[in-house]
Amino acid sequence: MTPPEKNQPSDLPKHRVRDAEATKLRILEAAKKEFSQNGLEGARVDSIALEARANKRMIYHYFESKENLFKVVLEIAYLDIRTQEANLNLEKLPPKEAMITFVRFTWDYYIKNPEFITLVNSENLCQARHIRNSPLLQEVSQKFVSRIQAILDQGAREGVFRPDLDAVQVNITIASIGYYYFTNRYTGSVIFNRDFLSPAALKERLAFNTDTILRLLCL
Amino acid sequence: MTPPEKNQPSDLPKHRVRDAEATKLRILEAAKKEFSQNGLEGARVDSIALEARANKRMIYHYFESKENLFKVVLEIAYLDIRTQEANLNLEKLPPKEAMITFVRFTWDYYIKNPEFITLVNSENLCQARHIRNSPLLQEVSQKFVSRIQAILDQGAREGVFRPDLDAVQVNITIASIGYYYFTNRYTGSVIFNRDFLSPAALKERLAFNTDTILRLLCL
Amino acid sequence: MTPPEKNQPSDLPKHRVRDAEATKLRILEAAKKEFSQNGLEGARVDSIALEARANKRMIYHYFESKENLFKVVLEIAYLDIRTQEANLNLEKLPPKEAMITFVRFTWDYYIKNPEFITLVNSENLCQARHIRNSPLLQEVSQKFVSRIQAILDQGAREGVFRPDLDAVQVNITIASIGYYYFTNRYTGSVIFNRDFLSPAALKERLAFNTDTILRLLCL
Amino acid sequence: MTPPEKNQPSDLPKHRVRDAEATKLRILEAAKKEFSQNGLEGARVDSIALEARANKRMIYHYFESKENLFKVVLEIAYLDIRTQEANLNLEKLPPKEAMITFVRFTWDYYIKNPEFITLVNSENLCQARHIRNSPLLQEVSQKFVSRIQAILDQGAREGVFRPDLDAVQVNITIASIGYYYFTNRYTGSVIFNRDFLSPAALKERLAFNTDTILRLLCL
DNA sequence: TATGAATGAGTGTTCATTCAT
DNA sequence: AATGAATGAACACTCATTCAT
Repeated sequence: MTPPEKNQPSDLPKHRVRDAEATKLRILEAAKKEFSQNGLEGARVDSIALEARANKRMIYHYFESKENLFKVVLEIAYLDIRTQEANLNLEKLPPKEAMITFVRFTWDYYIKNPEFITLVNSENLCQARHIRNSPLLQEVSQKFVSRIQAILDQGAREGVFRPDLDAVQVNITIASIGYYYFTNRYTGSVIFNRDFLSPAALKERLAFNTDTILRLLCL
Repeated sequence: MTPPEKNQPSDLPKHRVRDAEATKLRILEAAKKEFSQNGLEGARVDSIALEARANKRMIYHYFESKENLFKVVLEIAYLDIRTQEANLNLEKLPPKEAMITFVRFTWDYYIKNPEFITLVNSENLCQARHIRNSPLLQEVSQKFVSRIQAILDQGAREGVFRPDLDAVQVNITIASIGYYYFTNRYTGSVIFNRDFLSPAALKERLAFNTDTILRLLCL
Repeated sequence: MTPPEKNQPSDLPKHRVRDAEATKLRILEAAKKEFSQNGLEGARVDSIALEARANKRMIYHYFESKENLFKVVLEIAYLDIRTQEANLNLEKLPPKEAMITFVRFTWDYYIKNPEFITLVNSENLCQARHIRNSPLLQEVSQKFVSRIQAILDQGAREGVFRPDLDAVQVNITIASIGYYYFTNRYTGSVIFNRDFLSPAALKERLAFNTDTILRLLCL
Repeated sequence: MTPPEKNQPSDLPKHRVRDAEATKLRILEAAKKEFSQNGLEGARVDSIALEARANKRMIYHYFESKENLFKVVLEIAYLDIRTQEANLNLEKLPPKEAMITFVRFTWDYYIKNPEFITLVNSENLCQARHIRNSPLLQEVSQKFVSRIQAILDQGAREGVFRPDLDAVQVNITIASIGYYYFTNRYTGSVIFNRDFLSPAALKERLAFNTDTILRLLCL
C-alpha cells in the first residue's frame, strides 16, 4: 500500500513529467475504475486522485466536477464499445456468421470490460441524466442499430433469417442475455449456487446464448 | 389474524404494539423507496426517516444500521417475488402454458415492482455482501429452481419441450430479457431513441420475449 | 488556547446541557463576532463553531448555511438598534433635547456595538442581498423614520427647528458623522495621525457632532 | 512622455518594455475592480488574472502576493484622490468658495470612483495593516490637512468662518456625509425605501451636504 | 517575459450514528 | 416507545501559491 520509495527521496519527482494529456488519461482511467467499483455516489474524488497519482485539484482543473468526470468516462465507454463493434466489419460476413460474431463480441466485451456494465447501471440509476443530451452518442447509436438492421435484412433476403426482424428488439435481447449474467453474477451465485465466472460456466452460457439467438433469428 | 381494534380506543397497550409494528413497516417501505431510487450509497437515513414519518433514532432502534436496513429490505424483496411466483401454482398448468405464465409473471413483476431491479443492482455493486450468507434466501431459491426444472422436465416428457433443458440457464434467460429492458430503460431510450415504457412498446416487448422463450424451449 | 481542563476528563460534559435555545444563542453570538471581525467571506464556520463551543453540524442544523446565518445575525443587529432607539421614548422629550439625545444614542450605540458597523459594511459589499427582501426590517425602519420626522415637525411647529426638514436626510447625516468616524478609524488614525478612540478624542468628536446637528436643525 | 510607437513595428525592445508596463497596469486595474467588488478575502487571484488578460504567474512576478497587490492598489487609490484634490488649487479661491468646491469635489470623487470607498472599507476591516507604516501616505495626508486648515484659518481671518475650526474634524465631517451615503446605499435603499443613486436624489443630497457644511463653518 | 501544470492546506457542507431524556 | 440534540469523520470543491519550461 505505502509506496516503497519512501526512503529514497531523490528518486522520483512528485509528478513524473509535466504532461497534461498523460495526467488526464490517468485520471480518466482511475475514475473509470472508481466509478465502476463504487457507483457515482459511492465514488470518492480523493480515491480517484490517489489512484491517478494526480492532485485532486487537477481533476477539477480538467473535468470541472465529479459529475462531469463521470459523464466523460461514460461517453468514452460508450464510444469504445461502439467503435470496437464497428471495427468488426460485420457487413463483410454472411448474415448468420455476422450475428454469431456479434453475439460473441458482445459477450467478450462484457468479460474484458466489466466496468462498462456497472457504469451503465449507475447512469440508469440517475435516469441517464449525464448522456441524455449527448448528440454524439445518439449519432453513434443510430449507426450501430442501422448496421445490425442491414444484416438482419440481408439475412432475410437470403432466406436464412425470419423476415421483419426488428434490430432494436434483437439488439436488446442479445445485450440482455449477456449483460444480465454479468451484472447479477454476485446475487446469481447466491441464488443459483454456482460460480458464474468459472471457465466452464462462461463457455456453457455463451453456447446457450448463441443457440438462443439463432433460434430467435433463423427460419 | 387478530380482529381490527380500530374502534376500541381504550385498548391502548395493544395499540402501542400495533404502532411499533406500523412504524417498522413505514420505515421498511420508505427505505425500499429511498434505496431503490438512490442506491445504497446515495440513500439518506434522514430521507428515510422523513418519508416514514418516523424518528431517525427509530431506524437504529429497529434495524441497527443503514447497512442492515438495506439487508432486510433486500431479503423481503426477494422473498416477495419468490412467494408470489410460488402462489402461481405453475405445476398445475400444462408445461407450455406454465412457462408462458412464468414469463408473463416475471415481466409483470418488474413492471409493478420497479424497486426490485434497482435494489438487486445495488446489491450486485457491493458484490452481494448483504445476502451472501442468507440460508433463507438460498433455500427459497433452490425450491424455485426445482419448480422450474420440474416443469421443463415434464414438458420434455410430454414431447413439447426439448430434452435436457437446464432450469438455471432458462431462468437466467427469462429474467434477462425482462430485467435488462427495465434496468436500462433510461440509457436505452437515448440509444434507441424510443419510449421504453409506452403501452405499445411494453406490449411489443412482452410478445417478443414470449416468442423468444418458446423458440428456446419448444422442439 | 488549548483548554486547561485537558487533564480533568470527568469534569465537564462535552455539551453543557441539552439546551437548543442556548446553543442557538451561543452560535449567534460567535457568528456576530466572527462576521464582524472578518467579513462575510473572511469568516470561518469552523471558527464560529469553536467559539460557540458547538459542533459545526449544529450551525447547519439551526441555520442551514453560512449565508443564512449571516442574514439572521444581521437582522437581529438591525432589530436591536431600532428597538433600543424606540425605547428612548424620544417623543416624550422636547424636540431639541430629543434630537440631542438621539445623536448621543447613535454615537453611544456605535461605541458599545462596534460589530454593527462592520456587519453593515459587509452587507453593503454584497449589495444588501441578505436583507433586500426583509419585510420585517422595512416595517421597523419605516416606523423609525416616522418617529424622527414627527420630532422634526414638532420642533418646526414650536419654532425651534427649521421648517420642512426631511427626516431621511437628517437621519443619514446623524448616522454619517458617527458611523464614518468609527468605520474608518484605522485608516483615519494613519491619515490624521490621531488616536480616534482616546476618551478625549471621543468626547471632542461627540461635541463637534452635536454642534453640527444643532446648526443644521435650528433656526 | 515618449512618443507613441504604435506604427513602428520593428521597435521591438521598446515594445517589450511597454508591454510589461501595460501588463502591470492591466493587473492593477483588474485588481482594483476585483478587490472593490469582493473585498480582500472575497477577491480571487484567478479572476484578476482573467480580467487583466494576464497570466496568474505575472501577478506574483510583479506584485509578490495577493496581499501586496492589495496594498499597491490601495496606495495608488489614496495618492490619486490626494493628487486630484491638490490640483484643485483651492488656496487660490476665496475661503467659502474653496470649501464649497472641496465639498463638491469629495462628493464627485466618490461618484466617479466607487471602488475607493469599498477599498477603504476593506482596509479598515483588517485594521489598516497594509498602509499602517506607509510614510508616503502619511506625508501626503499631512499636506492635505494643512491645506484645509490654511483655508479655514484664512476664512476665520476674513470673518466668514468661525474661529478655531479644526481641519481634522471638518475634514472628517465632509468626508462622512458623502462617504456614508455611498457605502451604505444598498442597505440605505432598503431602510429608507429610496433610490440613492437617482439624479434627483444625488442632487438633493449634495445640496443638503453643502448647506450642512456652510452652517457648520460660517459665522 | 511569459505560461500551463501542479499542489497542500483549507472551505463550506453532509453524513451516519450516538447521547440524554 | 419515541425524540431532538449533538458529534466526528468525511465529503466535494476551492484557494493562493509554486514548479518546470
